Amino acid sequence: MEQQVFTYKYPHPSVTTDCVIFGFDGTQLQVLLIQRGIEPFKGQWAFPGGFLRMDEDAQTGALRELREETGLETAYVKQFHTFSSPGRDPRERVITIAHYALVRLTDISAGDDAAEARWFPLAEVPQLAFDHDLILRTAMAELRRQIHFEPIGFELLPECFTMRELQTLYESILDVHFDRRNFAKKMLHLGLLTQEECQPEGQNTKQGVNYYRFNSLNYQALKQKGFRLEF
Amino acid sequence: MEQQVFTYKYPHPSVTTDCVIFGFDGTQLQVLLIQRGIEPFKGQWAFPGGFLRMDEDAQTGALRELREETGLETAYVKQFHTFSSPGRDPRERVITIAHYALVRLTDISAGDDAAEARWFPLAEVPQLAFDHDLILRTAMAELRRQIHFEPIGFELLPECFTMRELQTLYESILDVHFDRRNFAKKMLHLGLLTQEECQPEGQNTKQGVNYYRFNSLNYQALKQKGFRLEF
DNA sequence: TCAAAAGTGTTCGCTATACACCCATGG
DNA sequence: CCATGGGTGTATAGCGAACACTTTTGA
Repeated sequence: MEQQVFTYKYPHPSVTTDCVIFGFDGTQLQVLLIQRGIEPFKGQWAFPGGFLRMDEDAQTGALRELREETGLETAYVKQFHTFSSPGRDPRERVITIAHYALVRLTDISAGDDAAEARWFPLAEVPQLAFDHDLILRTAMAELRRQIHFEPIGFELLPECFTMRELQTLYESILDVHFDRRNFAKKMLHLGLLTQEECQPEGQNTKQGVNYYRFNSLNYQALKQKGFRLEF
Repeated sequence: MEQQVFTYKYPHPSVTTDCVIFGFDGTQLQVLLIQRGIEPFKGQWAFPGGFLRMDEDAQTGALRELREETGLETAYVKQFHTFSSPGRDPRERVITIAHYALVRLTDISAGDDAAEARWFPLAEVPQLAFDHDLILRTAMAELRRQIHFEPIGFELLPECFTMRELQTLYESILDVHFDRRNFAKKMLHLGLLTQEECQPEGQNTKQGVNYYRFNSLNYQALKQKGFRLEF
């Protein structure tokens, strides 16, 4: 392969996409981190990310990162902020278009491809490389905000879930506590849930507990009319 | 000046900042547009923008654009989305970090520096250059969303304003109609407004009408407690 | 004198909230 | 048998929405 170079009349920054991947294990919100194998910040944890290719947009790049780390072809991925502070990478000027992804932990094959990738509960995230601490804080803030406009919680749960799981998820994201009965009442009243007639078949299902799934048809209809999720 | 070039092992995109500048004339929301003097899209209107310098972050770049077009040194400027579609500029790969700015039309000196700059009421914005139509739609959506979390409306009004002006602004942004009495009641109840004791001195003030100003101390206190503006 | 706009208060209905009891499951 | 957790209903208070009349100003 020939040694190719690219020259410009003006300096151009590097552009990367980073992907904050959120999952939910039924109790806690988790993020997927990668341990860096090279300097700078060798050995520290960071979000998956990489250079944006010249023929893909940021969303596509973030999806590619997601696929490389989780094997998932599709997921909820949303751009939330671009970090452009001149000193954020000690090597050269790097601008990163940050996204967050919401994935179902149940959809991910048990063994991760990359040995250096690991899920961390949000409360146990160590100090991160680059400005990724700031990126995580910003991602959480955006997630909390987005949940008022879109029922994004369902992206993190299995197809079929209990009311308790849904409530725990909302409480994890928003860092608040809801009354169990009021939460269920409000949720059911919104009309976004379909109750399963029979218990779903799975190893961990409980008897006598209602299972629900997200009713995206009703959601589409409600979105047309313009609605807000008040929590 | 020597002819300098910048060489990279991999292709790098150009990075620009664009700035959607919103103003409010008391009746309608307006945006500042620039008529392009060169190809591509020569003669069409577009948002002010330009290349990000290597020593400034995106916010600083957007503020610089704002200053160059309006003379304002400070204003509310917020990054809202990065547009990275590969074909969005026909010349080369250009990624733009888009911001919106909220300015007080009363603070802007009458004569614009650039003859090719003009304010357009939102409803009269022509078809724009590049993907700026999409940028405008996205900016409006973000503005509508942001207004639920921050009292950004006040950035667009003069220091001193009437309840009617405030209501018209909210109605312009959200494209809804409020009952005059309920709006005033809710606004006053929030505690973000301070009523002016006496009529402010100005050419356009009306007698017998209450004037208010934004009480940012109360706002800071409320923000601590976490609150939401419900409209 | 009349039209237009601003100030003000009440009523009603909904919904958020607080709260208790019963039942099924599993140890 | 007991502990744990889930299912369900009710009472209250506060807020949002609908609504009318009076006053002032300016044409």
